[in-house]
Amino acid sequence: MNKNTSDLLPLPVAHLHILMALATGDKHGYAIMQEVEVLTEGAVTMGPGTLYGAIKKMLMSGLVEESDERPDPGLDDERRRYYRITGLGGRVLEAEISRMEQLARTARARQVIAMRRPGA
Amino acid sequence: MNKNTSDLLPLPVAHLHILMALATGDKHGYAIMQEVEVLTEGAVTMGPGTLYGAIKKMLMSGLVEESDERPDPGLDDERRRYYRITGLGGRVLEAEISRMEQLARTARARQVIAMRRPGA
DNA sequence: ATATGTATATCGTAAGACGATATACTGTAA
DNA sequence: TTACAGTATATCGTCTTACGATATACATAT
Repeated sequence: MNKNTSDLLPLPVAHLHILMALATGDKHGYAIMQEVEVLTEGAVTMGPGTLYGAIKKMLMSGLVEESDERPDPGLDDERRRYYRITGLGGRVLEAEISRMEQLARTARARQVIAMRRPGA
Repeated sequence: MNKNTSDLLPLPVAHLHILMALATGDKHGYAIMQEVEVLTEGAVTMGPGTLYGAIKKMLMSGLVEESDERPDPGLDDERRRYYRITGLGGRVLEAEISRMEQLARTARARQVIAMRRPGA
């Protein structure tokens, strides 16, 4: 009853952004929101409505799990809930990136042909 | 009141697939469905429910337009309705591809770092 | 004749996106 | 010390998107 990676593809954009934010290390919700803004260079601003709904589903589908470890116990906020990317999450992220790259390659090839179309 | 390209991003996957199918030339709905299956190598099967709903919205947002030209008047089916990618549609397609490529690059960089994480 | 394929279209449901809103703690500076 | 900005999690309602099911009807081949 192991989950199939391709069952979860294509990944909702919010899920992809969250997995990317967690790929460099465990983070709590608020930090994920900020990280998404940074890694999309301000193009995507993820609000709490999107984030916490997405996390709830990602916990259920096993893409992320809650972590008990507190990265820095000295300066910490007890309200924080930390999340970690799972093995499945990593494989799904990898598969989703591949899917996008493949799509981009195909689209690029078609764009070139379209540009050469007479009268366009 | 000209439409801004980035207003329509990120593009719904169905819209992207349709724009890609039309990039190589005008097509009618049924042909688009078949083309999507081909260009995703069978990974995506777009049913009529997805297609015609998407086309309706894409006509409204100006990504595609209906074409009166019948590519091959000899062997033709009168029921067919042909669609053509617009200038805006082309620019949005280009922008969406760039967005995916950028995202894939960022994600690849993060994946490498994640793989190097000790104990992972 | 009848079955398969072509072709367009709508309906209803489920899932996803997201702003608005709520609550409450932390840190800082007037 | 109080008031404000920032941090942090969470839910609600609504809109959009995704998509299977279903319907209709013409074309083609057996």
